[in-house]
Amino acid sequence: MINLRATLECGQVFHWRERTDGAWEGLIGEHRAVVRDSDGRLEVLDGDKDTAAEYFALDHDLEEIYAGFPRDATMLAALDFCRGLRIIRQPDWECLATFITSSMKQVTHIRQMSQALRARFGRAVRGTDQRAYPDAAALASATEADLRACGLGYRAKHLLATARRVASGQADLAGWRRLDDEGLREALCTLPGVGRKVANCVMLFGYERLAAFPVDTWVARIMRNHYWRGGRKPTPLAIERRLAGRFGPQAGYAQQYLFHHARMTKRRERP
DNA sequence: CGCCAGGGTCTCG
DNA sequence: CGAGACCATGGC
Repeated sequence: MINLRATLECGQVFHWRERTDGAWEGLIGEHRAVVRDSDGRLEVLDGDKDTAAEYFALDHDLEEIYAGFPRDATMLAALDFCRGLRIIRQPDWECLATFITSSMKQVTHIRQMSQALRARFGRAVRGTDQRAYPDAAALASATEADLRACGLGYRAKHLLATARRVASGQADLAGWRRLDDEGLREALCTLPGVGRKVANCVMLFGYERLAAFPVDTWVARIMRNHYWRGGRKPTPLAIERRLAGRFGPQAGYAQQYLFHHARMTKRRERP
């Protein structure tokens, strides 16, 4: 089972587009893919089926994951809204670079910056006008002005510095897969432009660390409105520890459902 | 026009 | 450790 729209529009990935016939066209790494949601089944219209099944994490047992969710009203409403949303397996560098550019940006802006970087620095892919996300070497050889021209603003410096570390091998993203969650977070946080929130996003979306719990402004608001009794406004770290502890080993899934539901139903409730 | 957006970094108590 | 200033950009 999969809810393809929710999966592709929930703010974990930014380069898929819906065609007029309802299918979704995008790239998995450097490979073109066209997929469709036919009654909750993933239908692969173009591209390798196994690659798509891996990317969309069809092996995640959603019912087991849902069974681990707390059964409060907020979580149940999010589950009802997002059922079938899957945390996908993104290429690590693509995920890291994208979320370095995400700070203080809306989802639509992240999509714009990502598209600009692909158009300017990405490799062409056969059979589509979409371009692959530029690898670390391609961005490492750019100038800060080049990146600013893609709308990155002050994030250009961070992305450039991190691209150089990855391209030089000083940061070994593939090797870091052997680290445990704490070690991986610590390693990611050594990179320019990566703090705890971005690190958690990269862990969740790029390293399949389903316990990672990113706390952004939306999640903080949900926390204040629904999960925090008394006291003063908690720090992001306090929120993460409280909710990640409550939601258990697959807290990242719960977080993404809460995030997407809140964002899609905004303006109904505010502090 | 003012506010806010999937924040990070640096400085100062 | 915790709070505040600063950083760019675009949509509403």
